[in-house]
Amino acid sequence: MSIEGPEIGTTAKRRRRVPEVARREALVSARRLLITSGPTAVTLKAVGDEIGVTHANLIHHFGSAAGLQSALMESMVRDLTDALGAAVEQLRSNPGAPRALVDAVFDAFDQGGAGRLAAWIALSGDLQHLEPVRAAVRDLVDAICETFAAEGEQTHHRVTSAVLFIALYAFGDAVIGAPLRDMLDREDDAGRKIVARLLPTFLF
Amino acid sequence: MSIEGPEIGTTAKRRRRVPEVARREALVSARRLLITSGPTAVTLKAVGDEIGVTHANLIHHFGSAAGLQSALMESMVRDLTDALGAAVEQLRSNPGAPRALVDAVFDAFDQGGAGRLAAWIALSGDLQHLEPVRAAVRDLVDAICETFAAEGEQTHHRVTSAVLFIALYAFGDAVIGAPLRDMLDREDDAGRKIVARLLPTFLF
DNA sequence: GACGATATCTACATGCATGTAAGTTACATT
DNA sequence: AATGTAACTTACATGCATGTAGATATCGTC
Repeated sequence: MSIEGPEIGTTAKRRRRVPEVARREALVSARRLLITSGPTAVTLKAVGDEIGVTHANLIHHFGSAAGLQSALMESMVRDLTDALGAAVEQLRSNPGAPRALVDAVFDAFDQGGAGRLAAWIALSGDLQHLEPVRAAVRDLVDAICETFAAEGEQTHHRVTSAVLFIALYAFGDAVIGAPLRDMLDREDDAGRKIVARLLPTFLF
Repeated sequence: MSIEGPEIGTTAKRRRRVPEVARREALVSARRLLITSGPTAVTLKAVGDEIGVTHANLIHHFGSAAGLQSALMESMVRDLTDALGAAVEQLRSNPGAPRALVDAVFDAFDQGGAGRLAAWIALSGDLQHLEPVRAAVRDLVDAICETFAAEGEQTHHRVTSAVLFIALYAFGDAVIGAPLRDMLDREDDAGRKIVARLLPTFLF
């Protein structure tokens, strides 16, 4: 079984994509590789093989291997900030549902791959790629502050504690949650339950 | 300024180490490289340069590059389990001091590099290296259960929740705590304070 | 249908991490 | 002091990831 084109030995017909499509396909593949096989698996050759282009073509589109990595980080960070924004909206429309907020953040870190991405960024030291997250985090803090507008100073402190709490926990759960829960014989959503139960202690 | 031997151009005198010393020096250097510069910085050449031997010599001692990595993981996992064991002892001798327990676990993940190590292991998929941690975690659970021996079934559930809570949080804090706290304008030990405050809600 | 822009490929070059083989030297033992 | 073990080095080989240059094919446009 061959993953190549229609025939082997004959010159397979080229598929010509507009640059945006080529970049998008490459980033989807790169993200899949990052999530399933780790950072070292995200090579020009591996990504190229997955989408049926050569590594030279990826350099043409992204400038360099580092360019592809940066684009991947940007793309995943954008998804994370979008997810946080959605969580904010969800909170505004339906406050007092901690589990929904928790699920939104946990899913972003877990399914979206943001957890593995953040770990990769932190380990490799490319912290500048996290900068766009700063604004998203501040928006999240502001939104929660508005929703639970009680006393001024104390509220901000409590809310930043809550955000720090849920973000760190969701990150940890996404990266090493599975093996840890296995060691403790705990169910898959044990972490989410704990966070959902404790979150109100920050906000009320 | 040269990091080489006494002179350049002349054959520097060789330093011959017993294998245990050579391995220990290499692992110390490898750990430093892992913590400061990330997993990709841990190469045979980089470690060799730091301790003044050739990369071939490291292969002689560890068998292969993968052997060095495994030994590094083993060494760091042992330190982590030791730290957890010490935390257990501390808890037995002085129960009711959550901040001390929290500090012990957080320091293990942060200063000891266990956080970055665990992230590396999780990202690269070498989960079998975490197996020795399983026993340490179970010991920790048992120790806490004995200390807070109330009703049977409920206690075990609460304690595993507490361990999951503190471990995931300490891990997250060690890996991405610094940039997150910076985004939120929070103090360095904000995470520890939060965990120390919430931990009693699991145990009492 | 011819043409131009460029997406894509082939072929080659380079650097690095790893691994191997064989020689060299330090140190303990005698 | 002679000797053997093995820690250590040098020299070479290999594979992979990245990068470059030039040729080729595809598609929109005229």
